[in-house]
Amino acid sequence: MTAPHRGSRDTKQGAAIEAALAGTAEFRTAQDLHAQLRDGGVRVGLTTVYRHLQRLFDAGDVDTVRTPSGELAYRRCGGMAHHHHLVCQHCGHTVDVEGPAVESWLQRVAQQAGFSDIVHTIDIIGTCADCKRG
Amino acid sequence: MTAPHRGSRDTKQGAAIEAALAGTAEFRTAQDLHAQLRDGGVRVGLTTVYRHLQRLFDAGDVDTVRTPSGELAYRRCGGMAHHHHLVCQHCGHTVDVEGPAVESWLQRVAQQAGFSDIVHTIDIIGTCADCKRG
DNA sequence: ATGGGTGCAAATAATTTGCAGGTAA
DNA sequence: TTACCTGCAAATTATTTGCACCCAT
Repeated sequence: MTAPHRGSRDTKQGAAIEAALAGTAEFRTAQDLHAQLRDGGVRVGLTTVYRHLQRLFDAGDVDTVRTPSGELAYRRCGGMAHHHHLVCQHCGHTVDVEGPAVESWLQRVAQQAGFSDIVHTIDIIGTCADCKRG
Repeated sequence: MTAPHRGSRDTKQGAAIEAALAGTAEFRTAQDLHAQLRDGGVRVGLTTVYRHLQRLFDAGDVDTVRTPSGELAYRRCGGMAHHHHLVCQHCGHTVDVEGPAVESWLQRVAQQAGFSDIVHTIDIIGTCADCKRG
């Protein structure tokens, strides 16, 4: 049944937040999710929404991107491997991209420079086809 | 002489901000630029830095991206050939790396997704050989 | 002189944290 | 009962705006 997560209790709030995320494939902001839950009759605090999203992110269950206006948006991560995002700076439309080639390049240059314990971020921003046209 | 921009006066502050941007090919945050200018002896307010960056962006003279921590970073458009940095999180040691392979990969995935006017940032952070030993 | 430029301080806004009290196990 | 969870309110941080004053033209 409701088997939410190892190491965390099973609360209405947590279940509601995970359900809300499970219900869509889109990126949602914390504020957005909070408003939706409230409107749906779930009594939950904004703080709790932030905390659950943070926990889900740490557990690798959700991805995040920055919206053009600077907010952090979350989306459930269908167990997909590590990947990056192409973000349209005009409409915020995002496309997932995987880059085995890039990952191995990163490992190679890091190794050549004598670096270890590498972490990296790649931000790719541009104009999507729709916005180019419009 | 100092021919700054159509429609704007020629002030020390404006010139200093444009000079600071012209001096690097990297993305810089407003806070960052402000601190650098202050340290360099330029008396300028944070507000003014933000206003000039905004104006330069509106004029199409600079690009912007969001840093992972959510701040807006600005970079002058059309600069020299760029490169990325490997940064040691312990001692701050930095190594420049160029990646023709990565650049072309970026172009390819962007094109496949129908994106244009691509800009990107790649941050690579790890532990350098010296710190690994120590 | 005069209107745009400047910058301090206050206003926004997203997100985080302190803390008192609730609740799952 | 005992932690962990919740959520209000206050704190933080990046950015914007109000407004009185200054300076390039």
